[in-house]
Amino acid sequence: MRRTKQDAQKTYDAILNASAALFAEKCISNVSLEEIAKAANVTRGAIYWHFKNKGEIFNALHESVFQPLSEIILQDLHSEEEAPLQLLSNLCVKLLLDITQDTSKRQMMTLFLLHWNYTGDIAKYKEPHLAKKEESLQLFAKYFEKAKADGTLPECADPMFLTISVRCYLKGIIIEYLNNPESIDLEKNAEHLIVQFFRQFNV
Amino acid sequence: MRRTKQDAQKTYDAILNASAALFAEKCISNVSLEEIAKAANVTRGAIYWHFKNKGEIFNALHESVFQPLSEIILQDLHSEEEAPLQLLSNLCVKLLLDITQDTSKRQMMTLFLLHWNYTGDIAKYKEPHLAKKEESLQLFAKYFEKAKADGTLPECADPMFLTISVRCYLKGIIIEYLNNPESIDLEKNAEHLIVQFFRQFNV
DNA sequence: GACAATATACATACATGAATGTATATTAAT
DNA sequence: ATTAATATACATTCATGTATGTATATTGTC
Repeated sequence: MRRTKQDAQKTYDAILNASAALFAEKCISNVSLEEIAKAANVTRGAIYWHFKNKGEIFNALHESVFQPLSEIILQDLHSEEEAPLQLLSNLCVKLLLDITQDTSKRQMMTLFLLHWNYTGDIAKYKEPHLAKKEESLQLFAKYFEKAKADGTLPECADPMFLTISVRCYLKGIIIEYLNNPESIDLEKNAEHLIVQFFRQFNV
Repeated sequence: MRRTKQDAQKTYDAILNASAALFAEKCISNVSLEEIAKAANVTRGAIYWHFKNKGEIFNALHESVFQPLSEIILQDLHSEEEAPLQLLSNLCVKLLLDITQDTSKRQMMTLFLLHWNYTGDIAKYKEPHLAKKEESLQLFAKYFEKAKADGTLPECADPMFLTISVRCYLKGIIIEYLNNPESIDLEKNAEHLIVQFFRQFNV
């Protein structure tokens, strides 16, 4: 039953996709490799050929996610057209809307914001994953630094503090939505939620 | 080896405490009853005597937590002394500081905000627990309703919308802190974070 | 107030099932 | 022919739940 390389890639992707959906739904430790195999239409043998164990699947998923966001931010930061806080506000709204519209992104968010928990076999990924997070946090801060530099924010403003504040708010909204989609009509309210929040900066 | 009733109560409490710590640390499904038993200095026999299974322990923990908060809020709402938004702001700060200072409260927050996941045996608790949450959300909204009634907020303000906004922000801060305590010096910044946020309402 | 009778509060032992990892078999590309 | 890409079979571990054992509080009875 040996497949061609493209077929192998397909089963690799199928395993990742199935894992993402199941991990997001049930948390990593409640998903067995047998379940993943079934959902991906393969056997556990195939999984063990492509991945060392469940932890490695999890890690592969993580890597596939954290690149794209950083790229958007870096693009934004090079733009000289719009005010930085306006760009940040837009980015936040975009992130929220993305989650409502893109199943796969929603799954990833659910997995990495809600259902992760680094214990047992996957404990060793905690530090590298946290490091990646920290990196993207630093990028967020740049919006505020730019805003401060161009006088939009007062001298006393602390970019890192404001970054944390925005980040918490955004995270809180996303988590609330993921936990209980009906409680926020995010598609409708995303913009309002963000704009209202940015009022504290007089944007 | 039969113990007196008070002794039995002690082991009951010990099981709950041990469970809280372990659940908060490792997520429910990664904790075995054997582990809980060891941490509580009993055997699994004792656990099965007091609880039907792990899910019932989880549920007992939930019940022990959600009463106290509602009581604080209800007290606040009866107070006529201070402005409602000021009271709400104070409550938020208090909640944040509590978490930094009280280990047991921190554990509970970690469990119910971060490490819950209602799958498998504990799936059946999802709805009742969500209902309790909804209940407390309604209480939060009352602060804004009062503020609107006394003219602090403009006519167009939507209390439920603002409630959700505050709730998300608060949740986001707590989750960020629980995930990574060093990233926020919450003890120092709690008040500032909240006050800054409430500026959007001109408080 | 003494003394069974019984229910209580556990501990221990066992039976079962599920998940993991590995070893081996299979098949088809290259 | 060889090896890459799977499937299958098996061995082991671990957690759960239950059944059973046991000692001691507690309760009713005289």
